[in-house]
Amino acid sequence: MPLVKPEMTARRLVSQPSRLLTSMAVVASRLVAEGLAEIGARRYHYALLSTLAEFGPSSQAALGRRTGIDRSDIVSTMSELEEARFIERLSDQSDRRRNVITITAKGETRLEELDGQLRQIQHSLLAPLTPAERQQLVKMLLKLCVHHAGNGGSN
Amino acid sequence: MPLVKPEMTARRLVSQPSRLLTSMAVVASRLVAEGLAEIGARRYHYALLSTLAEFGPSSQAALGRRTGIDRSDIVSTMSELEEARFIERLSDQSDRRRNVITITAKGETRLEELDGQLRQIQHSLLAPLTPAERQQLVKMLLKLCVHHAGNGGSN
DNA sequence: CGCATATCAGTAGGACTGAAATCA
DNA sequence: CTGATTTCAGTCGTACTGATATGC
Repeated sequence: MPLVKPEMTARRLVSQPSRLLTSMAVVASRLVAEGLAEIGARRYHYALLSTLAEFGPSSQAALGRRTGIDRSDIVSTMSELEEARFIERLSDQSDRRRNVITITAKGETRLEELDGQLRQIQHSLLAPLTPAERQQLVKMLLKLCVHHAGNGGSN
Repeated sequence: MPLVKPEMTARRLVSQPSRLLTSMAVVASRLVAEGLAEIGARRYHYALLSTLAEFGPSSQAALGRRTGIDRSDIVSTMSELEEARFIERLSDQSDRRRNVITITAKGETRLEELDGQLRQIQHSLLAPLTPAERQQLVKMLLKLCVHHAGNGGSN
């Protein structure tokens, strides 16, 4: 949904935190999607490469649990990343149901590149906020995430 | 996308404001969708009824501009609201391309009902924040909305 | 047996596009 | 003629579901 100027939005509507949150998420998603598309990437690429870089080789299922990406979408994204040689996908010798996914050196380089692009994106997303406000915002959003991830999202 | 516990998420990932924002938007959207579904409503119903209540009778195109809802989705939502007698849809005598949409008394009552439900939803969404933090959060999100709605989303 | 993993095909709902009909 | 409005049909990308094959 396109963002509407708050001045022309019904007051009841514009003051709903859920609406503010989803409106800004739309903006953020667009900035991220467009910014990454410029260099031929998608959100999932960053999520998966950064997870592989931090936690080391993993099965696809483990990556799904860590990132929240559906098992089914992991499959297709892995095929993309494999084709570009950003990851290697080998079948696990100790458990032959699994693939072991490993980030390659080329993948690490790619990750740096994505990092740079994302830094710029976050900057333009948060442009109107002071550094202190940005920290505040992140802190509160994290608090919300921790709370709502605590259980299966039951409250 | 399901929400993942921040503790188990790659650090690079979890600290991206865009990700925090979109993660929380998913939670918020789900709470809203489920909460409204309980009483047989959808987000668009609230957006359109509250806009009609505040600004008075409008054409469908005007409602679309005010709410950010696509012209095409306005059509189908209006049909739902009309069937439930929450709005009246008459063709405009002074400009016969247009429909004039008016909220009914029944629609006003419905709006109160939706308001009550949404109050509860916002409460459980923001549960872990103090009242001061909630205000802070809303203030910052509004600032972001104003900034990004200012132009066509060009930065 | 029950359970986990990877894969593929296909669904569901939401945002959006294109074109037609109508009219200012 | 240009441009706005309503409507319908259909597309697109994303999250997700179901089923299958394989192996623990």
